[in-house]
Amino acid sequence: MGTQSKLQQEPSMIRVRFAPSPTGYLHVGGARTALFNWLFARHLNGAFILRIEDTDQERSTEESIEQILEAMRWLGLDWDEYYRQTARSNVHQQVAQELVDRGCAYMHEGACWFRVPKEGETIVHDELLGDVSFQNAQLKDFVIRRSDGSFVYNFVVVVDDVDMKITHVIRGDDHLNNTPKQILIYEALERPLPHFAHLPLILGPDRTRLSKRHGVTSVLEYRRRGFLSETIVNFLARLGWSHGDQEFFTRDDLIELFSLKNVGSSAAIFDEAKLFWLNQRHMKAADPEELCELVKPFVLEKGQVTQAMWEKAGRERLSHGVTLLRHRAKTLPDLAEMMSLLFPIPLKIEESVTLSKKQKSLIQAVLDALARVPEFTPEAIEKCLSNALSECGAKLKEIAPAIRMVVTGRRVGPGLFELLSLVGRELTVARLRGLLK
RNA sequence: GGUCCCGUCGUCUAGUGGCCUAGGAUAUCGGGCUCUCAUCCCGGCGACAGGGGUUCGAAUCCCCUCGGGACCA
Repeated sequence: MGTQSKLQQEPSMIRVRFAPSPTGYLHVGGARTALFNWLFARHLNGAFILRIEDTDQERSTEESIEQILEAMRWLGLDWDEYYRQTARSNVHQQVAQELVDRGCAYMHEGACWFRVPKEGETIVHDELLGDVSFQNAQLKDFVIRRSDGSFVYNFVVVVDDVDMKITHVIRGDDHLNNTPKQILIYEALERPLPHFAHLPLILGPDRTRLSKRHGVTSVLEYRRRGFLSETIVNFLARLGWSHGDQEFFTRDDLIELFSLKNVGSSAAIFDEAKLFWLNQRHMKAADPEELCELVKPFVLEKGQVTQAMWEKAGRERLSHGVTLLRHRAKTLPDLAEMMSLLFPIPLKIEESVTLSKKQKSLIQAVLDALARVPEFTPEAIEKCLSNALSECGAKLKEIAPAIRMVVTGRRVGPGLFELLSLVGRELTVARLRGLLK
């Protein structure tokens, strides 16, 4: 990943690129473009190239570059080659000069202009949209290098794509109108055209282009909020792409199944409701030990549970915990919150418990019974508790909510017996005793 | 304003002329299960933007209108 090496390519090899400008964080729209390129390359055993388009020195920052790379890594979108556009300005200069020398471009008031034919039409053969034609007369000559020496996007993108032997240009359809200009440059350079595929945009809930106005759209922000990276990948893939009725995909599923043929042509709105559901699906599908690792920082972040407590809890108990609790969590912070019941810390009690006289005696009976349970398993606890309660002539529902509240701090949760088993004898007893004081 | 793209339930989508009185998912509502909530299972609500064609037959093809978006000015 990230090497500058330029391997000799077989002519037939697929080469695609993702070319973000580092003027801000990677948002979900850009991430989806990156994802589709990556899936296309991986599906066909091609090369995925990351090219940072940092020619706009004013607005580009190193911090943005690092954030973009971090987001890509988190999503698992590994790249085969890495370039920075600013490192290539001598190439741009050379090609611009070549165009002037050959009469395809000319100088005017210090700027370099590209000559557009006055007649005819330029057709974009788009893999998704079909043929889209533009009248050349409409296009008019355009600047490729400004008088201050900086180059224009439509020019450098072609020079770079040619140079990097890009075979398929897959990008947002906000670039569709630029494409005929770019095609004219390819033709002036006498280079073969790549295939083009323009993806429909992702829109915000107000149906306009995704931007900072729409609040949180940064990929890393979804990480911070406790979504799994597989969830984001799955969700972004399903925005515009489909495979029959299937909703759940792993990365490997997507690599295997992805095809441009199944990409739609209408814009999608980014709506989070389904994202929560999907995240739970992925948490439920995750390996428990891996899920523990993912939830750990969110647990420790709260400050009450220490690294030492976490380690002392033990791998098995933690895995058991996430397995039991993930049915009630949509995100990692949700899960982290519930996991706190496993640790010897004061619980945040959702609503205070007041016991009647009878309930107090029931708690005492329960305590006595729990002390006698041979193995602290759900089955044994259930048996023992029902015996104890029936001796007192009481029903489980008379006391269960109080026990649940004091042992876990919450009104709701997993089955009581599994819960007590998970919390363990020591903590359960200690917390119940607190109720009798 | 010019050019271009798009238009199926609120949202994501299946659908490529007959299998569509339009399927799935999510959201929402109701029921079941349970000590509770969730998961899970069952069920309800809910869409082919509108109008003209073409065709024996159109969500699917063509035209117009409307709506949305993008790019360039």
